[in-house]
This record gives sequence, C-alpha cells and structure tokens, in this order.
Amino acid sequence: MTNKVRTRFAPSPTGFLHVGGARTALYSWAFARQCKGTFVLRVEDTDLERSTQESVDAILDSMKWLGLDWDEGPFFQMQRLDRYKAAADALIAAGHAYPCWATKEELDAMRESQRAKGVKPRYDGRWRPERAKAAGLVPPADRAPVIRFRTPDDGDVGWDDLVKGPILFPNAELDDLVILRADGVPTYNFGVVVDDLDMEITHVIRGDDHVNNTPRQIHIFQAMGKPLPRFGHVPMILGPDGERLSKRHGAVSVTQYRDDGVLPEALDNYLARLGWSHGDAEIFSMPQLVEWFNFEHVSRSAAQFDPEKLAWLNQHYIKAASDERLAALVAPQLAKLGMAIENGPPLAPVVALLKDRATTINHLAEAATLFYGDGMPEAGLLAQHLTEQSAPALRMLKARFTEIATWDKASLSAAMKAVLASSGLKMPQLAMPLRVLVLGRVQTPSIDAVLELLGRETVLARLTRHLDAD
RNA sequence: GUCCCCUUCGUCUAGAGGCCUAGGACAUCACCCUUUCACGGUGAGUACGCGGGUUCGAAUCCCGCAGGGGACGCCA
Repeated sequence: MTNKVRTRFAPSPTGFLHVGGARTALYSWAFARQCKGTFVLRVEDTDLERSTQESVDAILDSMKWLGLDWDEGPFFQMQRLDRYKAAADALIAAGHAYPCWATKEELDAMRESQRAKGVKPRYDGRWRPERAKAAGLVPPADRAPVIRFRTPDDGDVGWDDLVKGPILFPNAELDDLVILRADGVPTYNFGVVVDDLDMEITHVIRGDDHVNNTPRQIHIFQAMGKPLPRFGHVPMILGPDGERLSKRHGAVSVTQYRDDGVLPEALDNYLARLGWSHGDAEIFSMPQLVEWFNFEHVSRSAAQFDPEKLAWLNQHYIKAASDERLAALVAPQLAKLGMAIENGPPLAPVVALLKDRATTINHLAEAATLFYGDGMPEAGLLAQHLTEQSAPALRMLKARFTEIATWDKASLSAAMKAVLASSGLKMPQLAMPLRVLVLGRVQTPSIDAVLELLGRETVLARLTRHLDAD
C-alpha cells in the first residue's frame, strides 16, 4: 500500500523523557495508529558530549510504560554516518553545499559584531566557493572543513503546518548552516532530513521549538530533490507557574511520575487532553484517543501543566483499577515503608477499602499502613479519647465483640449500636475513641469495615492493652 | 536587536458570523449525604488582552497595538 502514513518520534538521549516529549510522542503515535500506519523510533544521538546510554534506556522504558509501542527502530544516528556523508557529498556535487574553514573564534567575532550592529547574527557566506575565490581565501591544509548548506538568497519558504496553519519565512532570514561537522557527524538539521527521507516519514510531528528549523530543512529536502513530508508542530508544555518546564518544577520526567505512583493510563489521558480536546471528553482510553485524535483540535499555544488535574485523573483511574492490580503496585511501596504484609490482612481487600481516597499509588500505600502497623496511639491522643465517659462504653463494646458469632461488618455495627443504646452516647462519641484505641488515629475509613479486616484477635488485643481494668 | 508563532474563566479547553445573557472539566466556595477522613450529589462565582474596522449581527473575519513564547550554535 502506497501513501501509507509513517510518523516518528526522535528524541535525543540527553536526559529523561519529559512530559512535553511524551505528549509529542503520544500524538505522533496516536496518529500513526489511527491511520493504520507505522510509528518509527529514532534516537538522535549526534551530540556526543551529552548523549548517554542511561538516557536511551530511560526514554525507551518511559515509552513502554506509557504504552507507546513502535513498529520500527530504535535507529541510532551514530550508526548511520556513512549515509550522511554520502548525502552531503551528493549535495556538494550538485552545488548545494560547500566546505567551510571558518574557525570558531572567527565566527564568534562575526556574530558579536553583527549583534552590536543590531542585526540578526548569521553566517556571512565567506566560504561560498565563488566568494572565497574572489577574496583569495586559501583552504588551510592542517584541518578538515565543515560542510555548509547553501541556502537560497531570495524568495520565501513556507509550508502548511498541521497544527499552526500556513507559515512563511523569507529566505533572507536564513544563513548557510553547517550540515556536517569536520569529524563527519551530521548536525541536527541535516540528520533529521536524511533520516526522515530514508525512513520515508510522511508526517513530521515534533515540538514547537522546531518551527524555526523547518525552513532550513525544507531547503535541504528540496536540494535533495525529494518531496516534503507534512509538518505538525505541537506547542510546548509550561510549568504550573507558566515558566518553561525545568527540574525546579519537581516532576518533569515520565519516570518521576511513575515513581510517584501515577498510573500510566492517567498520565496518557492527562497529557493527551492537555493541548488537545474532543468536545467535552475529559476521561478517555488510549483506543479512544486513537479513534478521536486529529490535528485540528491540537491547541496552537503552550499549555500549563496542572498537577491537580492529573491527580484527579489518577484518582479516577485508581478507583477504576482492579484490587489485584493495585495490591501488586502497593506491595513494594509498603515494603519500602517497612511494613510486613504477612502481619496483617490480605492486601486486596485493604486497597479496595482505601482506594476511594487515594490520588496516587504511593498515597494508597501510606494509607494501607493503617493495617500493618501496631496501631499504638500517642499518649496525648489516647488521653483525649479514653475518658470517663467513653471507657465504660468501650468495655461494654469489647465484651460484645468477644461474643460476636460471625466477625463481619454487620455484626460489628450491630454491637456498636447496642452499646450506643445502652450508654446513651452518639456514634462519634464511641467511634472516635474506638479508632484511637485500635488504630492509633482518628481518621480511618468506616470503622466497622476496618475492624472486620483487622480481625477479631487483633482488635480484642488492642482494646485489652488500653482497657486494663479487666 | 531581528525573524517566527501564540492570546476565551486561576488552569486545560468548547466555540469555525446569529444556537453564546460564552458550554464542559480541574481547582475554589456553599449546601446535602455521613461514624471521622474521604467518595458521591447539588449549586455558586470567575473568561472572549486592547483599539479600530467589515457586517443587520463578531469570541468567531480584517488591520493595528500590547503582552507572552520560541528561534537566531560545528545543541537537538
């Protein structure tokens, strides 16, 4: 089948996958899936200084965790140097590129003086063959040149952006960019074009910050005599304060959210909805995203990341998750908190009881410690609740608990109501001290449900240790 | 400085000339439910950056302005 849609995600492995990149990947992926096309993963590792294997691993892990599966790759640019060399040679042969021996110092000085004059800093084309010749420049024999692309001097470049609509640049704004370094490693703008061509990418979906690179890339596509892919530039994600996302904002990486106890479907849903919409739909699955996604509804402006809304979505997905799945996620967290699950009730019913009030898996684990600690109240709290008024009622209650035939919620509730009737107390006057004696705290889920899970033996033992009069 | 892009409630957005006295969601507040904390339910407040046009009619089209962002690297 021809004209098949092929999209790609092309991160550079210089750090973790951050939420902005993840969202771009998500859109690119969703579009490919919707079109029954191909989603390619390419690692742009030409920045030798900053690229690391850890980053590659982290990015791949994050994508898998988010459910963004790729059909081809990962390809690595550093393994394709021959291709870039060949492509550059072809451009030189066709007169679209030329060697340049300008030194770093020379270029810095040039830019500085341009800035001083208030003009846009740009390479002046001094090594363009005809100008170098006219100026009598001689190529130094002791070092290799970089290769520069010869940008057209006049006219405009433009394209119809999938999300932003028509964009036009005057060529006069552009300069002759370096496409190949002296060591043969391609620069970003060149590697991208050669790869997108070789990988037959039909839709280039990428961050907003690349709009300015697109005219340069279009020139290279054209110089190579190839048709253009479609371009779609999705805006960036800003921190909650409206500033560009940085470490200072706390969680910015996908792995960080995972470690903080966010469910992948919640992050997918949040990211998809941040900067894209489908009517009033707020909660939707990946299959729905694949079905509904379109570029017309991708926002054209940057969006602020809202942790509160993510928390709300996460809570929703936690409530929807099965108890078994949650138990499996909570178990390691509990262990980290020093809790031994063997010493308490099974985890599944525990998370079932607690999941309505948790916004993250980590919070859920913290809440679950209720069942695995010793439940010992602080002296002050105990004194406040074990009073002359409550003590007799608690003793009556303990006696009734001892006699319960079937240890379940209904029986426990019945026992408490019987004590209320004979003591004249109101429910909170009994339930709060009971919580303190058995659990060491005043805030717990419904007390009868908690006691049922805790088990008769534990409950009676904990009551006994405070009601020593017996 | 130059170029490019953007601009609806605090936040994410719906809105493609009359359906808009601008809808939804998060957050906020109030009330209800209630055995505490939550969950849940009901309700409230809050927005078309500014100025000019075009039109019978503009959040929607045009032009300015302002503000914000991005880019200007042998980083991607």
